[in-house]
Amino acid sequence: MPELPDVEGFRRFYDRHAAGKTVRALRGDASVMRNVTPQALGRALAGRRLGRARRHGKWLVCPANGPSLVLHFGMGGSLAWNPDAHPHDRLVLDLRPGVLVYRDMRKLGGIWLARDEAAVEALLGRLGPDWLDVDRDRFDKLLDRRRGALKALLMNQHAAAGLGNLTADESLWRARLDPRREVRSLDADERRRLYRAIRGVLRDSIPYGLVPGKRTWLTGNRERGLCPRCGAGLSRRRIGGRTTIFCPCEQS
DNA sequence: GCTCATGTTCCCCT
DNA sequence: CAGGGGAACATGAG
Repeated sequence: MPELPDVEGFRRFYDRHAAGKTVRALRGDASVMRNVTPQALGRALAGRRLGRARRHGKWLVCPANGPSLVLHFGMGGSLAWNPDAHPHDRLVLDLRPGVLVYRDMRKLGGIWLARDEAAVEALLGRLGPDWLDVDRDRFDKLLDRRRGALKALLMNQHAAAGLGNLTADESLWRARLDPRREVRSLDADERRRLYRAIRGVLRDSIPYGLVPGKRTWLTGNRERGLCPRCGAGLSRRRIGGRTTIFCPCEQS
């Protein structure tokens, strides 16, 4: 699941349950640790008090009074509080009273340890601005410098961070723009529509802490394959290595 | 057995 | 250097 709205949900979940608590011990799966062993992570975090998390794009940074735990959720990662043990538990933080668990079945996500703020910057520094921080002026500058297909730009985390396959498709559908359109070919009205659509999709998703997949949304109709607005059969194409859904009638 | 899955990175082309 | 295409990573579900 994890795109910007999902990770925003994880951030709130983390702050509700873990922030302010002290790490007593931890147990981790070495195969999802990207720059640290479970033992070294334990040594770095044990006894430290967790602060509030912050999100940049699809990344969650969890400061621990010096070092930070950095989480990425891949395609299916999630957080849980005091759950029953599960085979896909990759990190179990004992925060007595309570246990925070990071789960990731496919192991496409990962866990990093950043020794200090400079190390966080080194990890996330190449990402573009978080989409929530992209104002209209920045959006125009983003488009001015890019070529290629619209969908690819929205998915490119180095351009701006946080949109994924679902939120990109939903935004293009709201804006009634063909995902294959050249970025440079947009006129002023199309740019305005796209910007408003992206903001709207994020604004409407964030309260849920996920992309809600309502029936009035494109992404709530992937299975049925019909456009929620006009009823036409949806098209399915491979763009930028991902399946892209769009309405052939309205998005052209 | 097959295809597909809300992500990122790396490699090879153009 | 920018962008596109594909493979790889790992583990399912249908």
